[in-house]
Amino acid sequence: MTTLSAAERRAAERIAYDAYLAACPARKLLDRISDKWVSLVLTALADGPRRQSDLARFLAGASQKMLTQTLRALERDGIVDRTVTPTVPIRVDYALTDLGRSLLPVIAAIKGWAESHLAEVECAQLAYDQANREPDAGRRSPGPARDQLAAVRNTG
Amino acid sequence: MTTLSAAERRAAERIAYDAYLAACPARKLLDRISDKWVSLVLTALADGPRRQSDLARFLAGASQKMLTQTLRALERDGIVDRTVTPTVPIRVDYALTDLGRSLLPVIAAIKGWAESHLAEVECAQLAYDQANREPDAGRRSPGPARDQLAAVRNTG
DNA sequence: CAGTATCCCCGGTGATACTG
DNA sequence: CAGTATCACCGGGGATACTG
Repeated sequence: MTTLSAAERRAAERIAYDAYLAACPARKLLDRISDKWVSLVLTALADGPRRQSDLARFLAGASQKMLTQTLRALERDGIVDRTVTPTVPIRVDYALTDLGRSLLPVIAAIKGWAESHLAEVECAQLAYDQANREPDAGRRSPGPARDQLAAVRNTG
Repeated sequence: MTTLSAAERRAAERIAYDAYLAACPARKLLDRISDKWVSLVLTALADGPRRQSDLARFLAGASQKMLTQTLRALERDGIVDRTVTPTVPIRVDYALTDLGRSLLPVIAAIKGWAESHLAEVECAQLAYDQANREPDAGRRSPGPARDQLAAVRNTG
């Protein structure tokens, strides 16, 4: 049975590749900062420390669970610093560590590219969508119409 | 009924925040490049064009569906260029556009930070995990033990 | 106020089979 | 070879209620 089925080969390759990815530093970081709330927390803390309730107001879209979870992960990573003040109503402050601050330029780079090039991207999207707007107009399926995925077969 | 329940207020805030995020360029970009395969495709194409089958080999971990889906999204964004050669066995080549190439430095920045700082992160993680290794050793719940979530209450 | 545990839903992702 | 459609699974993420 040296002849593995194509499916088996593929599965093996997937596993190996997964392992490779798991070891890739850039990927780890990307996984980190791509978390929906991470970059937002980072920018929220860029100006200075904030307490949890403050962050919660600032990041109005985050559930408390997500907020805590994100902050916790960041704390574990040494990106943010968590300070508990056991007063009567407990008070917890979060601040960026040096490591966390060193990450800000990276965020800035991302932001920078986004602000200078995203217009082009959206332009390209429009053009693309137009080019694939069901050449034989008329019967536009009124239903869900996922994306124009069905319309992709190149018109040439 | 000016008095909205806290839940209602929160829901409203979430919606507003979602809208805000949806408009945020940096967020859009982040959503883009944080897609599991995007950065990998980008680096795979950094050296030059490749055909789909080539990419499929290179990105062994990606299912064909994901590969196509990713490439399609990238094409729509004007990041990659798709060239179909309708020979007998069809041939499709993908290449970075100028826009796509302009994104490489951003990826490089991420990679750079990761390679120079990730050691610190992992160090911090170790320290953190150690600090929260159930102070009262002994009864280490053998079960799932999600993370040490239960052990967080600051020890002192 | 800060954090945790529980439940549940939705969407992303993979596997498979089919078209051209 | 390249792409699409369908199905099924799993985990992330939100809502809620409870503790200290």
